[in-house]
Amino acid sequence: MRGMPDTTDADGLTVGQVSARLGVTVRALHHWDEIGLARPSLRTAAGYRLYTAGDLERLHRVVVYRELGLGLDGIRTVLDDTTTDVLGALRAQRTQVAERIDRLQRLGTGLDRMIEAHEGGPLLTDEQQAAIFGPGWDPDGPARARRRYGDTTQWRQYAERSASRSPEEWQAVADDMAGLDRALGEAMDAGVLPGSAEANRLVERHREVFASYFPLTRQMQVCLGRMYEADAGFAAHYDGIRPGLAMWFRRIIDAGARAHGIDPDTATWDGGQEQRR
Amino acid sequence: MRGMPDTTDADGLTVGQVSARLGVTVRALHHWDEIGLARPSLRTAAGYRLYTAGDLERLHRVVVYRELGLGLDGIRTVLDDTTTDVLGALRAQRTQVAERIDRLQRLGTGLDRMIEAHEGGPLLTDEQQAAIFGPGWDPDGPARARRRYGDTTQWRQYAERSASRSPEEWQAVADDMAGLDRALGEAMDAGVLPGSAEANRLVERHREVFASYFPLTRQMQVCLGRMYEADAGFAAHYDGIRPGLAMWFRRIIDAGARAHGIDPDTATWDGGQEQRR
DNA sequence: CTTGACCCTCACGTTGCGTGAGGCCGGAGA
DNA sequence: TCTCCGGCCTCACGCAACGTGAGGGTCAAG
Repeated sequence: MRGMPDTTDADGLTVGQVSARLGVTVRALHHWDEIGLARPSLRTAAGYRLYTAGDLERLHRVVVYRELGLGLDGIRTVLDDTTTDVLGALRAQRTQVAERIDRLQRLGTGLDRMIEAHEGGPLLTDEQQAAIFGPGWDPDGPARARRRYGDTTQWRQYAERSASRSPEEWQAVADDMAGLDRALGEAMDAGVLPGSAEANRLVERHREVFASYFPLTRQMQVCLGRMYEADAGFAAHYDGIRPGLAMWFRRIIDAGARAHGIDPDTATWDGGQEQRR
Repeated sequence: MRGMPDTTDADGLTVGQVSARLGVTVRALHHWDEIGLARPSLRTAAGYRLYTAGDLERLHRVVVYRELGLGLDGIRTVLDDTTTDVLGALRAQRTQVAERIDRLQRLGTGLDRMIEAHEGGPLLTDEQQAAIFGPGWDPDGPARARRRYGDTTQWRQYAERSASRSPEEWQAVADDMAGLDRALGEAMDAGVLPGSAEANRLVERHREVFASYFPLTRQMQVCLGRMYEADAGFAAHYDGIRPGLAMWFRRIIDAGARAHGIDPDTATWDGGQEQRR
């Protein structure tokens, strides 16, 4: 044991040995040396860094504080400046860590909501989905929604908005949608005619409510109107409010579009969109 | 309302206006333009950037994904590459976030432990402290410890080690300390003499156990031995194990130091330490 | 003497902008 | 008309903590 060639009793360890012992990279040791945070007190004739036991102690302390997330400058003051309030620095770091955890957790729920929305998950209850996209929803609904709307930009935008909207806020949107349905029924009762100011107001209101899901151009709205009339599920929903409402709704949408210089007969879902090169 | 000079209907917003609307800095907009992530589709004759409604949509999407913590490269692929698996990217990001939260939480408990140690908090129970530093501990103990050891490097090192040691591990150390006490008593019973191999082994054992708290040089150990004999509290503790053990312990420490070429009569707490410039 | 594992010193790359420096543009007041 | 002020432009460096070669000595072993 005495004569064994053991490195533990050498008067210095090289970077590689220190690296292995402390679990830090050689480059980090170089870096800490460069910036004067922890330099070896010895060098061989060839210029090799040699870390003494004292150097190792300091390095160890650096590692500890680094694992606690302190910046190298902070570590330097904690180690060198004996007048520093270590406790204060630690507490400051602690609150910072708590804040970062908070931020990350909010970020996580945002991600969760967005993932759920992409999956067509429970963000929208069946009733909510029915209120928005029509009533043709079975338990298989989300999958149908994806089949209907596919992997379109609009579906993505809907999902993206989920990230920052809580279920309650989505409920509010659904309520708005229900309120619009009621208003449509009442307007039809009152004999509101396509193209009238009242009808156009309702069309704009529909566009605005829908904009909570994704930006809806007037051209897109025209296409939606068509679908409300043509699709059995949607037609059933609107005609369930008032018989004939689906057709009437399509007509006031068309008239509204015309009032904005759009020919509803040539309108397409992607019409008038800029290209992205 | 028609003739009002309103910017909302302009065919483009300048960087400042976009910045105000989206809550991002002008520099960020410049940056995203530079790297081609989100560039304005228009420029004025003077070279001012003008962001159209379509540009704003894209910018908004960028902001959303950025808030979710995606890198700009990731955002670019999500926005541009329609074949990208957005869900996959989101889920990957989610697990990453979860991991980061984990890391931060471990880091937080490390900080907590270290802060508690600095405060002399409940890391060590009164019994544990007594076992280590001697029995002179009242409820006021921690404060006394700080008065005794002050704001020394050693106390800091003890605190630093707390960061990575759980209470259970500290208990193990305390157990080792208690075991050492027993061994000392038995050795004294057996008539072990200072300077004997058995005595030196015990001295080394004491140094190693103590090294769990902070690095203990042999010189420091000599000083500790003195204190064990001189301090009423410590003396009472060791003499409580066996009458005369405090003095005997001091003697075997001195002899052990001498065996390593140290003169116990001239040993100081800071002796033989390298200087930090 | 050569080999292969280490070591050295530059020196640029990374991420997402912050922060000036130096200068042009555009609307309002003297 | 001149001037002023706020906003816009383009460089271009800085940052935090190293990662990652490039190009070249050193050291113990075969």
